Amino acid sequence: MSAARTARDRARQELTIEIKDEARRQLATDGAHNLSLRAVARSLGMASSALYRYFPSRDDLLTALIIDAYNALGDAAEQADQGATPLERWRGVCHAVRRWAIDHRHEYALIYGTPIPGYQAPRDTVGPAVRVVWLLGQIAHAAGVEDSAIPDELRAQFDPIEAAVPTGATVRVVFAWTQLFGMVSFELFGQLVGSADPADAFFGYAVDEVAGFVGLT
Amino acid sequence: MSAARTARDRARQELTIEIKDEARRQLATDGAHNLSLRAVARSLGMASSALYRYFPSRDDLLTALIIDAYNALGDAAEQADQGATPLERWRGVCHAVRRWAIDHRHEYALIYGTPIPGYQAPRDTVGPAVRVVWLLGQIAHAAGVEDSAIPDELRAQFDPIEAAVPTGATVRVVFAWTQLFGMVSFELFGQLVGSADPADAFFGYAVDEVAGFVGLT
DNA sequence: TCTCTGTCAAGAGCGCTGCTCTCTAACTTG
DNA sequence: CAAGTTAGAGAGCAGCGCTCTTGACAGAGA
Repeated sequence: MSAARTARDRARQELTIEIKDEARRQLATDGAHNLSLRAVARSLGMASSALYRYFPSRDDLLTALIIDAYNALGDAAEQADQGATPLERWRGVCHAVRRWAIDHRHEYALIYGTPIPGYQAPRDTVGPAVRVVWLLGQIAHAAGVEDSAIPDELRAQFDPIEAAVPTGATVRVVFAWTQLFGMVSFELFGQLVGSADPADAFFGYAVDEVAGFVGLT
Repeated sequence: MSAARTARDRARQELTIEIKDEARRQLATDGAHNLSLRAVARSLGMASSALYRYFPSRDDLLTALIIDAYNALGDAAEQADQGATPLERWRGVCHAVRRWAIDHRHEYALIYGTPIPGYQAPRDTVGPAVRVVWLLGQIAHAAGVEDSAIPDELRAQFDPIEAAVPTGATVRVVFAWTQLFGMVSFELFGQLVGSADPADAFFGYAVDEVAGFVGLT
């Protein structure tokens, strides 16, 4: 059902996108904390109450933006998944994640910063949310790497995941995933100021070290 | 000047602490986002306007809480710095960081989550903020480890830091630092749900791997 | 001892927020 | 065309951070 049937449906679809676009614009300048439904409505020239026909609450609008952000990051990562060797693919994805985060810092903060209090991530977000780590897993899988020296308890915990989405080195991929986003978050949130900031060299080094740890060459 | 001179000074000092305590209590239940000066004042049985005599703005109160949180985490880390070998000390500190973060999730989110928009970390926060990584550096230094295979450009960037605070393996320590907090943040912010959560086994594994990477035995 | 000064808490109020409810006008469907 | 649905506007509620003014009080100097 891609084509809207009635004019009303089409208008609704377009306005929904317009609202998200304007909200994203405000997000980029003011941050999620200062995102105001009234300000969005004002920019769109409509009454604030009218927005509630499209998003039942501020949190629902934020959720929509969260899903979009996960998908935008996932798209960027997938597009960067190029290269002759698994190592090149891995590097491409990791650097694309950082690039996207720097270019969309408030959207990044929205999905990898403090979760909104009292807010439970709806089911819709988990699919888009795992795209990056899933991609890293695919690259590891293609490289034919294998987890080694994993404690029994941990191996048992990861067995079902490895069975569902075989990567060969799920534990190490998850490790790499936490390191990657830890590094990006620290850079964006200002923790590296005074040490590894600007972080280009440090990031490149860390990505290569972790890739080696996963077993890529 | 630990003893307050006049009764007025003493009352002021005590009230300042009471305000922070009550704010911390609300932080623990509602999160930083929902911390309200009016609610704090209400709980303390005073007018909201009176709070402004102690903290000129909501951000200033948050800044005070941030500094306290950094120091509480630093204290917890230092207290856990025990063990016969550098590896044991390292493990103790890393696990203490995680423990503290889990026990004070909202305070952790306050300092390692999304920075408050339009808010610049005042100078006062940088000292407390580096206590954990400084401690990790000290342990590495005591172990006599050395950075190896560091690209020239990166080494040059870290040279001044290494000169000021010698650790022997500053680059790898910073790497470990980003990995540690990336892992803790992912666990607390719900990113590991469905894979490494509960994260006890994964955390222990990752800490030991990184300790090995730094060169500790 | 009395007065004067600086400090303090309180109250009212401004402009903003998310959100709800009601009402009207327009559109869609049978 | 009539009935039913939906979109948008407006008023209003309770809450927020913050400011300004007002009246009470403690401590210092005459």
